[in-house]
Amino acid sequence: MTEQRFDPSHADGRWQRAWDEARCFAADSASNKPKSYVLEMFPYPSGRIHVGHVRNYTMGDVLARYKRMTGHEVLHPMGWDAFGMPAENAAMEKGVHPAGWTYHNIDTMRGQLKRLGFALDWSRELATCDPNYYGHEQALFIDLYQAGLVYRRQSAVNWDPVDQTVLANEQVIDGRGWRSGALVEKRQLDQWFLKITAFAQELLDGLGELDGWPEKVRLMQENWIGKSEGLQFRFDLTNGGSVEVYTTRPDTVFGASFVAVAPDHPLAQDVAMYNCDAAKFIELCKRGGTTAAELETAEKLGFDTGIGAIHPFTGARLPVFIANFVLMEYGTGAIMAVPGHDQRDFDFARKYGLPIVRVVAPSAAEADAPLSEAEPGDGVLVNSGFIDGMGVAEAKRAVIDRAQGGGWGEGKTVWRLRDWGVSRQRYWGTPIPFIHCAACGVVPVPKDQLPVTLPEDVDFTTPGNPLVRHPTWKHVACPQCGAAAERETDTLDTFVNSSWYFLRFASQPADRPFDRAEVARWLPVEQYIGGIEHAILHLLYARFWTRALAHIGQLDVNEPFASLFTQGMVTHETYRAGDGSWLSPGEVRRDGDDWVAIADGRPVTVGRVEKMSKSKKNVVDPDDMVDRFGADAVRWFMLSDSPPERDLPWSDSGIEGCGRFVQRLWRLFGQCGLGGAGADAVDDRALDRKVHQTVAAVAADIEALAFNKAVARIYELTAAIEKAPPSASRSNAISTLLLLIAPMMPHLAEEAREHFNIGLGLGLVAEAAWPEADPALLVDDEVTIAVQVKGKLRDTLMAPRGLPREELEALALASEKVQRFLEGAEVRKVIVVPDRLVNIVA
RNA sequence: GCGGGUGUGGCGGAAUGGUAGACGCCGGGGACUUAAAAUCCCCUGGGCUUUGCCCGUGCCGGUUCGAGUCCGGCCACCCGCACCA
Repeated sequence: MTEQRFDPSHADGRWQRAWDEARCFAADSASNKPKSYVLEMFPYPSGRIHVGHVRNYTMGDVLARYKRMTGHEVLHPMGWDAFGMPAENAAMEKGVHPAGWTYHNIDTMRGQLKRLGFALDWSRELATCDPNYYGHEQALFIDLYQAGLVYRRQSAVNWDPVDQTVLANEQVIDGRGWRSGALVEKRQLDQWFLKITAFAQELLDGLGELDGWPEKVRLMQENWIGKSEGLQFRFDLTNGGSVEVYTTRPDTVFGASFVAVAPDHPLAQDVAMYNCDAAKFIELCKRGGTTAAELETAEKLGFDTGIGAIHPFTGARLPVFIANFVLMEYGTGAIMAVPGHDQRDFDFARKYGLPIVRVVAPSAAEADAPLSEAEPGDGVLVNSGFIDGMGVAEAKRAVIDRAQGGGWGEGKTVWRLRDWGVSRQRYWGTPIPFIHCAACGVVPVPKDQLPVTLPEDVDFTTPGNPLVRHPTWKHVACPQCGAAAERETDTLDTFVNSSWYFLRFASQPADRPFDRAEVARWLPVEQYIGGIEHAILHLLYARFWTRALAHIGQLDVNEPFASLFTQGMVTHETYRAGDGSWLSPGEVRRDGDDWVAIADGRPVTVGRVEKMSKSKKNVVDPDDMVDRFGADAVRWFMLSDSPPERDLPWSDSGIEGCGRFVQRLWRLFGQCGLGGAGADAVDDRALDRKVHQTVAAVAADIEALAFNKAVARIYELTAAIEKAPPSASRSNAISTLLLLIAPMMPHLAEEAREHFNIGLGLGLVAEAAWPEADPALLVDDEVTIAVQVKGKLRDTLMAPRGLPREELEALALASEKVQRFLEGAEVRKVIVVPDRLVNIVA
């Protein structure tokens, strides 16, 4: 007897096991089918899966399953970005080992993902904290070192003197360590760097070919790389020295009215040696805040050094200032200031009474038009000697040519992008595979001695890097001379781990990081899906590693991700009790129009819909939702309503509606056999059309990742089938519908196929093909024509498709409503859009 | 400040320059039931003098037979970068 309800608690696990046993989702690199690599950003194993993960992986899963149904060999893997600070924090706070904590979390989260029925190739699962992964990473790091793309130099770091550790910029809050609260010091340490700047131009150019990436992300990366072209040149100084400045506007050189150097510029430091007012000013600059708000309101401040700089063309003596708005980190740390055409210079000149000269004007006739603010735009050069009358671009070239000819300057490209510092003074990361020998210097660990594994017996009870104070780990013999030497105790930035994991997913030989030919069969990733928060760092680093590995001959692709999709967040209402404390969705209930706390019945304030966060307690646990509604309802909710790039507000009523729809489909699938034979077995052409139109539209929507639209079309088709009388067409429609929902609600599809014996062949729905849409059925015989009078809709009428213009016009003019609105006026013009609309202009 | 994005019912949102509000949620009414749940049916942008008409896609203007959509100018909110010479 037929059950009335679909029972996910029974069905979900059954089908997940069936897919496992059939090895449905194992990717075959040797397959002749067209390949499709669908990848979602792998999670950090923080403890439990978040609803945001579920949304991300559901989108990828629908695409992966759809690709399989359309005849592709699909690689859809999953792994763990498993190194990082939270594991060490847990070790310090709870006394657990980072490895134990991490692997426990991985077990939990893997279980959660499996409950959602994702079509993942678990045979390729990897964790970056596994020596089988990071050992290969060490090999790649050594390869890059030998290619000259890795180097060491001294660099300033944020040092927390209490925790005895280096902090990332994000971990310094108001100058204090985020954990210890201690004042952070700047320390110079020997650090490892990857030479990403060597690829700056390539990484910039490559963006132009990434049509599958959001424009927003490409722009963010472009700005991050920050290319600017200009002139670096030398001012001779009245004290006998000189100062190098950099400008992107060499055309405005005749408008320079002063020179400014950064407070930490050597020239400023020199002046401070003998001038204590200068020293005081430099101190003042250092004290300035660095927050966004402070910078925005910060006043331009300067200190006149009394030194003069000689203008290279006019010979004029320009004052040299120390200025708080000049940065040592960019260009040469010194500028020529042109107040007429740079707003900062303008503000500064106003304050200190310096000349403001116009050297670019809309036309030569406006050479002396007054300036009320800096004019950074294009125009024609004026008041500028030999470049008068030139355009900006032409003048730039002319000035650079003169400077180079005179030997006092050269055209130069400056980048905002810096080399990537990858040293971390921490335990839970990839050990940097180098040995420091007093005699031989820095020596790479021989590859046959890889992996350099982390010691397991480590102590987190005292601050600092446990690798440094481990009794034996760092003591080794030098691979070159055999003398006593020490291992490098820094580990690699975790972004290195995620810079090549997509290669290891594609190919996993035991003896090397990946097989070049096998990787070539899968890459680039056809569709990469993840959060916008990785728009710059992760995605730029992964692009860099790919190019670097291609550069040293290990790879055949330059860009790892052909298409990128950044999905929105999952949000939820927030709830606050009267005392201001946050309440979780499970702690409140609706009481009429109000909300009250379940515990004590007191009123609750409903706050904004915000990103789910533990601190505001507006989180829902995916496991609870799977328990209550089953995996398919949760998956369906993740795809419904909001466009995938926008935020998705989680709501109880929303997920309940999805649960209802699952049951509604179940009941409909139960009707598949009705009317399939006998007297009722007639065709229903209208329904056939609806089915084929939906097949084509849903396919297009999935390929465009417009899941919300695909969902809406499936609702429409469901309603149309429900309303249709029994017929062979209706039974076919139901079995087609089962295939359409299969990528989204795979458990329901399998269970219904088996339970109601819906004829799709004998195999699993997971192995079924996507239905074909018959082009002949994609258009209707009869169309609705909108009839407008002077652009306003007055009537609609049905007409056969393809009716000639004249006939449509006649039909429209015959309409009683049209005649009423024309009120006998003369028809001046009739616009006919065949099969759509007639507009009568009177 | 610079760059980018978004503004459509009570809510999430649909709509190749051609019937604005598909589809879902909420809400209302009804059927079934002893009752409830479940399910099914109907209504659901605003207004009016309600056989029907008028207004309506952030605001102002423009192009067009026709504008949510294109153009110009504003406003609001969101995101990114930020004294980058």
